[in-house]
Amino acid sequence: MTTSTGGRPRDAGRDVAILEATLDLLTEVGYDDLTTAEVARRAGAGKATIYRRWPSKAELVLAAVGRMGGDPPRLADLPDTGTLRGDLAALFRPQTPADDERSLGVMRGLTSLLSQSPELAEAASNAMVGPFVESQRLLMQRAVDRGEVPDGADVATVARVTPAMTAFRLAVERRPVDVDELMHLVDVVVLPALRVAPPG
Amino acid sequence: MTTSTGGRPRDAGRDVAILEATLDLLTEVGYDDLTTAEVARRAGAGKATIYRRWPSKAELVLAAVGRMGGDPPRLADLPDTGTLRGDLAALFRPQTPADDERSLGVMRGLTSLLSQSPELAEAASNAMVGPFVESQRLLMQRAVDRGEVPDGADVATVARVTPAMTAFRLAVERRPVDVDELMHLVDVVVLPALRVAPPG
DNA sequence: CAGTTCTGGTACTGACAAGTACCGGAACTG
DNA sequence: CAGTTCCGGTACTTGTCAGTACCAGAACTG
Repeated sequence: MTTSTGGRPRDAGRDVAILEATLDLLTEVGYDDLTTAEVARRAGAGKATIYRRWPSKAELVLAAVGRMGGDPPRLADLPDTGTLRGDLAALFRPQTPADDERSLGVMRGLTSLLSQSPELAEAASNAMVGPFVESQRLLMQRAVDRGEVPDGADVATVARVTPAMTAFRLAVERRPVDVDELMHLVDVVVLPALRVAPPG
Repeated sequence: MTTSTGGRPRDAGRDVAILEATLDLLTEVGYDDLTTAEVARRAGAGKATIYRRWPSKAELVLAAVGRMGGDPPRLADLPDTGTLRGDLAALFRPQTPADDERSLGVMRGLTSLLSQSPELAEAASNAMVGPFVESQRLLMQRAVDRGEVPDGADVATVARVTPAMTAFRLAVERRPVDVDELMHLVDVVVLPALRVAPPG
């Protein structure tokens, strides 16, 4: 329990560089082909520096993925266009192309990670899909509160539809998903399920 | 082009034994941890016998998975209860527990296969998810034809919802899916999307 | 019979990568 | 100063496993 006192202090900045390099590499080659040697090279670090912080490759990737999720979404930060359809359209529009590219690549890379253990799969799923579901849940609940969506709608279930189908597309079929397809899904499945009149 | 004539003929029965063993092992340990040595041991075969038929582990697993799909579903073979909801309920009820266990296990095992190449991913997806989607599409189209579902419904899109969410649950979240949950999804999402009045 | 290709089984090669062990040097404590 | 723990970098150990090479025997052709 005695935190050793002497010696050179650990540079927290190296953690960031290593995790960033891990995430980049994960998007490019996937978990299986990610090597700690390459992570070290890109981070400008030694392998010892990595293994001093994380006991295994799995823990390293887990930490890197965990960083992605960030804070849970808050309603105040979400789009507010006046209609649920508009809110969802705004939600699907990627903030920056880089963000979009990264989450797509990470999802692809995670496919191989999923096979390692349920524990890793859960963490990955939570980090990637969880915030997306929660954002939709908040938007839908607000639509219920303002009367756009009839009360009693099963928001929790419907909020899972597009994230699940997106994850399926990326992880299983391995095809990209574009915003038009997502909006088609919203018009054909999500809004009818919530008993919202279709547009046009 | 000259098919050599002499020599001991190849025993087609070994193909079956090897592919069965491959499928079994795939459900148990997944693609990454599947070794050709263990496949050979379970099939009571030599590794040479495997590699004489399939040039690589990937091709072997691909052949094993391809066997699963079988013939495309035909409307005459699908349940016909009089209502779309009843048909879907009958579709979800597994024919035999063994079938159910196997497809669940294979989906789990395939998670790691998906990361290998888009080609393998596509084959796996087609074999596993394709028939499920097609069955639902046929049932929904029949419901349209008999007037239970309004014309103009986007059957092709809605038919993908539960297969995608099932695959997502199995492959990404790695949790089992039970029939009650699927029927809840039918009542809350699928039927409303098709403009069918909810039961009760 | 001889010649060929199959069979299960074992042993081997070759490549790859996780994790460990050091190195010389840097940054801290006391 | 001495002592400790960090740093990047390199070399090494260790284990795994796909794929190959053989073997001795079996099943065929002619």
